[in-house]
Amino acid sequence: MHTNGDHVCFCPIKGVIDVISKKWALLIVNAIGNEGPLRFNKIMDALHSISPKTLSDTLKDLVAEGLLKRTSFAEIPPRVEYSLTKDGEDFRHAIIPLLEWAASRNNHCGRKCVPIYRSLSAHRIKRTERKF
Amino acid sequence: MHTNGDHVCFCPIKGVIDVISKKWALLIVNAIGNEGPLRFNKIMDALHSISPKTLSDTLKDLVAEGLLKRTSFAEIPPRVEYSLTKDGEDFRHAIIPLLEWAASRNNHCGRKCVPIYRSLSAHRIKRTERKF
DNA sequence: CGGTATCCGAACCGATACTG
DNA sequence: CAGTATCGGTTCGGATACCG
Repeated sequence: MHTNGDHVCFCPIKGVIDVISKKWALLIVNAIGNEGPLRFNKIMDALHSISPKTLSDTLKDLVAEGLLKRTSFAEIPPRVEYSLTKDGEDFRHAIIPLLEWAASRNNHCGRKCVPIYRSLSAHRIKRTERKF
Repeated sequence: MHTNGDHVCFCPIKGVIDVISKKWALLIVNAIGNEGPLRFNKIMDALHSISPKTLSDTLKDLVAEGLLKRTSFAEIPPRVEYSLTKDGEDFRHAIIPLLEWAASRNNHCGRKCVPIYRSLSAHRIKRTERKF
């Protein structure tokens, strides 16, 4: 086992599992990928029903992983934006086939789109990113 | 699949997150994808340090999701094999870019493969499946 | 061989209230 | 606006022992 400060890591695939296994991580990356830099409360809206604590926790993880960048502007009222890093962009493109696959299983196990989700960009993907 | 203008809905993404968020699911699918049908104890070896309970739980989930097929042979001693279904094969190919991405981050956060893991096929991708 | 049964601690995640 | 503090419920996953 490889240790690095307070991190304990096995190998990269374990790292990626830690990232993607978070309930909201893929949705956040996808939402920012679709819409560009987003503010905290915009992400709250985009994800629909995530709590501020959980969003805060997940954003910190994603920033720590180097997938998101947090930019705060010295304004009143304060403004903070989250955007994808280069690594985050790469990651986002790496998960697109997985999202496509998920979409193609629409009818599996009764998992269908419900209208409230259909309107949320976090649950969709820009057609310009698709190969078909 | 539900479409809406230039987006496609990814409500099923919730389903896929349930699958991939399991700690060992990607490794199991990858191992069987690399090696073909595997028996219970072979998967135990391939994953190195998973407990029988956790493996059993995860296999059941993957079978229920339609990604794996469980085949038991009426022999003494008993023999059971787990193989990828068509859906499982599709899934496996859908995650390859993600695994490639993970592998390319080798040096991020000090996450490197250590020899014991490097020798486990669950942590590798068959070169014939790779595009380069 | 291919699992279960049991127990347990840790991690995850939501609700709510509050703050610089 | 962009979070933090607190609490508590649920799920996850590991250790170990045992079973058909």
